[in-house]
Formats: sequence, C-alpha cells, structure tokens
Amino acid sequence: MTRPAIPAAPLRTAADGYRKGEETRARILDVALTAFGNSGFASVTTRQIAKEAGVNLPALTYYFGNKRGLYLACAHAIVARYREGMGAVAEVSYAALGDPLTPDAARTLLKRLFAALARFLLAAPEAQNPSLFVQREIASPGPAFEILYAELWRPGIELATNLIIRTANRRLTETEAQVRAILMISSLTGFLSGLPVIARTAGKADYTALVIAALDGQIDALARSD
Amino acid sequence: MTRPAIPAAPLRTAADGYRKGEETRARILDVALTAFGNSGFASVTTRQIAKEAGVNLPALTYYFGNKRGLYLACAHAIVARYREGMGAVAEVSYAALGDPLTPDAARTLLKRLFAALARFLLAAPEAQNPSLFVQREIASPGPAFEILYAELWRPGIELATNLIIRTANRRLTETEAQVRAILMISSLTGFLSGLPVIARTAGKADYTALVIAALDGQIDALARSD
DNA sequence: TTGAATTTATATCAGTTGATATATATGAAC
DNA sequence: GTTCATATATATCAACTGATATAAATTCAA
Repeated sequence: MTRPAIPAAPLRTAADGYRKGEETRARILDVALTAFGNSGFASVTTRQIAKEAGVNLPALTYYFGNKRGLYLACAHAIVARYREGMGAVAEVSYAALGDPLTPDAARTLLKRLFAALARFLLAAPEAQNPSLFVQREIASPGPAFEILYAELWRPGIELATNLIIRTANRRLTETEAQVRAILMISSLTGFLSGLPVIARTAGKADYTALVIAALDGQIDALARSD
Repeated sequence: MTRPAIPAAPLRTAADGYRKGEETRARILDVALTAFGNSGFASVTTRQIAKEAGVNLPALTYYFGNKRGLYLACAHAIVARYREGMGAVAEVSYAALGDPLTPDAARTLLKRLFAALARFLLAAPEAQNPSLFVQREIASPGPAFEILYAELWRPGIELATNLIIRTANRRLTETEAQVRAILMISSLTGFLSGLPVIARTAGKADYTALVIAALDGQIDALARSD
C-alpha cells in the first residue's frame, strides 16, 4: 500500500512540491486531448497516448487512474478552457438578461457572444479542436457526457436562446428560439469539423472574419419580421 | 478453395437465385449502419453487430469480407440513400445552374434544396441518422472518407455554394459563399446530433417545420445587401 | 546526507477483438 | 434424388487492449 489508487498529484499546485510530475501529467493530458478529440474514446489506445507523450504505460494509471479517468480529465480541461476563453463575454450577457433589454441591445450582445465563440474556436490549433470532443460526446454520449452537457452545452444553448428571444421583435416561442440557437452553434462546430477538409482544396483564407460576418447576417435576420 | 474471399452475393439481385442470403445481408447492413453511425468504427465490435443481427460471427466475413468491408458497404448504402432522397431535388438545381438565374429564382431553389434536406434528414428514425455517419467520417477521416467526401460532401457543398452565389445580389466571393454553404449544412447536421439531447428536456415538437423556417430566414438574409 | 514520498520503468496478466479453418445445413438445377 | 453452389454454425487462433504487481530511480525536505 505504498501508492494510492489515484495519487494526490492533482491536488498539488505546480509551485510547491514535485514539479516534474506536474509537467508529465500536463503532457499526457495534452496528448490525450488531441487524440481523444480527433478520434474518440475507443479509437485511441492508452499505449498510443503513452508513446506520444513520451511516458510508459503505467504512468497513465498513476496520474489518471484509468483510461476513463484520463478521458474525464480531458473533459474537465475542455470546460476550463471554455470558461477561460468565453467566461467574461458570457457573463456580460448573463448580467444583461436580468434587466429588460431592447432588441437592439440584445442583438449586439448576441453578435459579441458568437463573434467571441468563433474567435475562440477558430483560434485553437486545428489539430486540437475542443468542439470536436464535445460534439462527439453530445452526438453519442460517452463517459464525459454529463459534464459537457451540464457545464457547456445546456448553459450555452440557454444563453443563446434567451438572447435570441429578446433579439427578435416578433414573438418567438422558447422552442423556436432554441432551434435557432442550436442551429447557429452547430453551424460553428460543424464548420470546424469540416475545416481541415476545406483547406484541402481552398487555400487558408481568414475564415474567422468570414464566419463572423455570416453569423452577424443571421443575427440581423432574426429581428426582421417576415 | 470452396468459398471465395468475398462471395458473389452482391452481384446477384434479390429476384434470382438464393433469396435468403440477400435478406441476411440486408439485415446485417442495417444493424451495422445504425451501430457505426451512432458510435463510430472502432467503438463497434463485429460480435455486437452479429448478435444484434441474429447471425454468427463468420457471417460478416462471408458477406462483407471483413469489418472494414462492412463499414464501406455502409458508406455506399448511405450514398445510395441520399441519392434516393435528394437526387431529384438536387438535379433540378444542377440543371438550373446551366442557364442564367435571377436571385429570386436561385433563392427559391435554395430554399427547396434545404427544405428537402431537412425533411430527408429529420424523417429518418432518430437512431439511424445517416448524417452522423458522414459527419464523423468528415471530422476524422476513416476508411470511408474518400467515398463520402467525393460522393456527398463535396458535390453537396458545391451545389449550395453556387446557388448561394446566385442568390446574393451583392457580389460574393467563392470562399464567402462556400463558408455560408458549410455553415448552413453544418447547422442541419449538428442539429440532428443534438436532437436526442434536446428531446431530453423539451418535448417532441415538429422540429422539421421550425428548422425549415429558420433556414428560410437565413436564405432570405443572403439577398439583403447590408 | 539521509530518508520518505514521488515518479518512472519492467514484465506480465486476463479479457477482448478481428479473423479463419472447418464442418454442417440449405436451396436450386438437372 | 444427386449434385453443386450457397448459406450457417462450431471452435479456435494470434494480436492487441487495459490494467497491475513489482521494482528501480528520482526528487525534495530535514
């Protein structure tokens, strides 16, 4: 009983105690994030991850308990990354939803929100796209479904839905707005999935600007009463 | 050498010769389509498919050579299903692209195309969504990438792109139009991925009508010159 | 420097996977 | 009814997978 099932490593910070372990842990997590995100839970073997991270097999068990634990750690890391990249912008919208909101103001917030999301997602290195991980887990629930659904998917769609309702000047059902919210978010994540394929034929344009322009157009269309 | 590596079954029609084999083959393919579509190539074991289809393991080898062959057969079946469901509508648009086309006419065609796609995709039983299979293969290329890319993805996006260019009355770059095409198609496929999750909280509304309405709104927005 | 906790490495296990050799059953043609 | 291609079933293999027991090495604090 010299070694606990899941060591206390995650509980320590990088500052105190053994630092090298933290680096190894981070390296494994980074590799796993990319691998799982691109290929899914079952397609990736623990040996692949270990090899690519430059560690041996038991290291994964040591740091993350088991494959599932590593996968869950990836999910938590993704949530943290989203919070870091989108938390501020989302918070502004959340706060604004408390008070009454003119359609114009809501529209501005919605545009900012989606522009931020587009920038956040398109900024990530192409191989390490967090949205692919999330998409996969939503499409066919795996070990990390609950986390990603509760921490990202649901609140994200709820926020967008509420903003859309306040943006449209004609009355809009909760369901109608929700459908539009999901369509807009999905368009972004789906675009990212296709991006590597697009870059095959078309050159590398500044897709961020183009995507934001297209989304702005969609948001403008919400307010129109036809 | 009594049995060929891949038997001639696929070459025969259901009408002549041994019919029972055709039915077994179809049953396996149907199960595989659902399983692969929902969980991906690696997550599904041949034993699962065999059990669910009510056959024993070597039957898969007998009819499809190997797991990869079965997966490819699924991809071909999906292409055929798309052709069956969308071929006519797509053909009309293709034909119209030959002649000059007013923005209004292009818009009508585009609306028809996307309405047909929405109906086609949302009509499929929720568990057997062909777009999930395609999405997965595009996002992380597997054995069936080339087929699905060449037969579905590329032509679909090309068609939508050309119609969008003719719909927008202000000049639109090929790339700009392509981005919009991918965003619109992705929104649909992404919506489908999320549908089972949505049905969790919200009841089963008539999403088809709502989705088509939203897409129509997006298409109308294309023509506006802001 | 010593000593204990942390971190890495070796060897190996039991279960699963895709695949095949082999045998038997079924159906159609003559 | 005999015959041959078609179709299904049994048993088994080699490779791979996730995981662990075990030991060595490293790191930091005292």
